[in-house]
Amino acid sequence: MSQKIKLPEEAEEIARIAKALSHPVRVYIIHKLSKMNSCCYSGDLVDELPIGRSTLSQHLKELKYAGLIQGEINPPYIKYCINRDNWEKARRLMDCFLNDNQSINFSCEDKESVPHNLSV
Amino acid sequence: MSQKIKLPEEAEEIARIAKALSHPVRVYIIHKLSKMNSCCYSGDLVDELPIGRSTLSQHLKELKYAGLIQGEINPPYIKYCINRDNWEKARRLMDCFLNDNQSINFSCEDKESVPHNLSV
DNA sequence: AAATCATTTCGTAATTTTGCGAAATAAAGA
DNA sequence: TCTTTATTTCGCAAAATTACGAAATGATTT
Repeated sequence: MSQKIKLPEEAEEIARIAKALSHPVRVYIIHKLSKMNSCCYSGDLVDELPIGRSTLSQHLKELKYAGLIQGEINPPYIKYCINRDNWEKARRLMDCFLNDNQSINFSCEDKESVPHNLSV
Repeated sequence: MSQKIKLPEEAEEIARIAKALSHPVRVYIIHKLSKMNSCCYSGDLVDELPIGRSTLSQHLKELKYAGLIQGEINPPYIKYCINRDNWEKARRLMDCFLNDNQSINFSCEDKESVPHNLSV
């Protein structure tokens, strides 16, 4: 008698990270910011990306919500950088999911989750 | 004079894979099927997952569309398995994106893309 | 105090996603 | 032939996503 399960927290976690990366603009931004010491302003991005300011702002908000980037207010600019800690955790979790093809429960030593819904 | 770019195909590719993995049910299914020699039937999944048959069917369809799984018709069952080739490619691309933090263009040797929109 | 600047928030619209139950399908067994 | 079985497709509804332009914000410069 198999039973309905609650989806494992790991699956929710991976899905959350994947969702943050499920739009090409967000992939592009994360790729750009994840390079060593790379930060940028919303204005830089809006100049090079084929989307409007408010749309970009929404994408940045989503990445902030997912905990992957953070904005440092520096009026009148906001300097966006990767959130190193969380991006590291997200990478580890995703890596674990992608490469752990034998075990039962995404068995990684380090399963620290990525805090989401952060402020700023 | 910075210019508007077209989003790189790599970003689209990563986003496509991430999108397929952006729902916990799909993450769960892929994790299950990616284990060595693991296949399963829609009925097995619907017994253990907290969603209805038609909803599961849609998730399977999406994973098929993304090229990550395939169904082998075996009446009255349909046996679902991972699409090894494409899953391998997807993993490689994602891995490349996650770990290549220095280069300019997701520079991996092997950039073969995952065919999507497959039949069955 | 008024204008400027980079950015966000708001309001809105179009589209996609997620979910369900009912009906359809297609093969097998009675 | 009529059921049964496993699964999908259809029709629908609710919610989320993506996008835009206009207005708001909040700090700086004139």
